[in-house]
Amino acid sequence: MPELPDVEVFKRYFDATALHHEISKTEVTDDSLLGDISSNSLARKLKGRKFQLTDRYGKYLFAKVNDSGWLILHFGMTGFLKYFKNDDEAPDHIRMLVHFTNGYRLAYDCQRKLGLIDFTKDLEDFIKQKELGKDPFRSSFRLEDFKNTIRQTRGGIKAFLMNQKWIAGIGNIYSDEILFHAGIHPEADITEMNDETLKNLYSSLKTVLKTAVNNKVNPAEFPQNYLLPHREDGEKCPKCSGTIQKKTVNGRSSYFCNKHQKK
DNA sequence: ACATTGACCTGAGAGC
DNA sequence: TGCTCTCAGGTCAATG
Repeated sequence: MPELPDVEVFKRYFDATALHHEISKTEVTDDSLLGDISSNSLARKLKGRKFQLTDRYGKYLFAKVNDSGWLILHFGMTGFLKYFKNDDEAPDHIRMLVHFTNGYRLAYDCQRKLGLIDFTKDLEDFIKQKELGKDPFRSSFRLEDFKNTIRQTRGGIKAFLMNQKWIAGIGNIYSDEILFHAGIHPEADITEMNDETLKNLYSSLKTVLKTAVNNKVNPAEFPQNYLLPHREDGEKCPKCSGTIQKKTVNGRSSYFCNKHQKK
């Protein structure tokens, strides 16, 4: 689930719930998710402090702890946040639990343990170290840069969109959605794309991600002509008279319309 | 430089 | 109801 739009929604959830409360205790219930910090050390950095604000870059969420640094969360394939008070509201696979003095807790749930819990003094350093490309929601993500970056590479367009070192935040679901709206086949060769195609792709990319966030990443609320609610082999294309097909592209299950998405 | 495969983990959901 | 099997939206390393 957690691609850029999902993490953006998590960020807003975090902002609406877990900011500005004093932290009383932090439990990491699975050390295997920790990056370059021990659970004890992390707990010490949070105790008695507050989350002041959050930031997001690609699929990473950051929460600033006053006089301490940034808590880093990556959600892998199954991660999410839950702010709750009563035990019966606790999610099933909690890997980290932050307790607040107000009686509430913030759970980081990650069933498949493919996420990351980490801590850094400097966000920019972390982003550099992870070699993340531009985030599509930042103003620095411009058409000219997008074209320049794509001209530096070869291969299939879906692989390009999903590679975090080129663009940060796009995963399997939203690469399919973006290509669906741009009318481009996921196996299309980058080097064959002209300026107009790239401009169109850039525009679809931004629109799709924004639309997903605006609709709280809930497919049921997506516009009628979106792929996500029809993401099944053999479904009718919501844009044209074509049929949705499933095929493994770039090692991932990909869905596309066999009619209006061209190689 | 790029594509492909498998590994990392676990359990929801499908199919029988 | 219960069992087995397949599959999953991410990332990384090894191999071709």
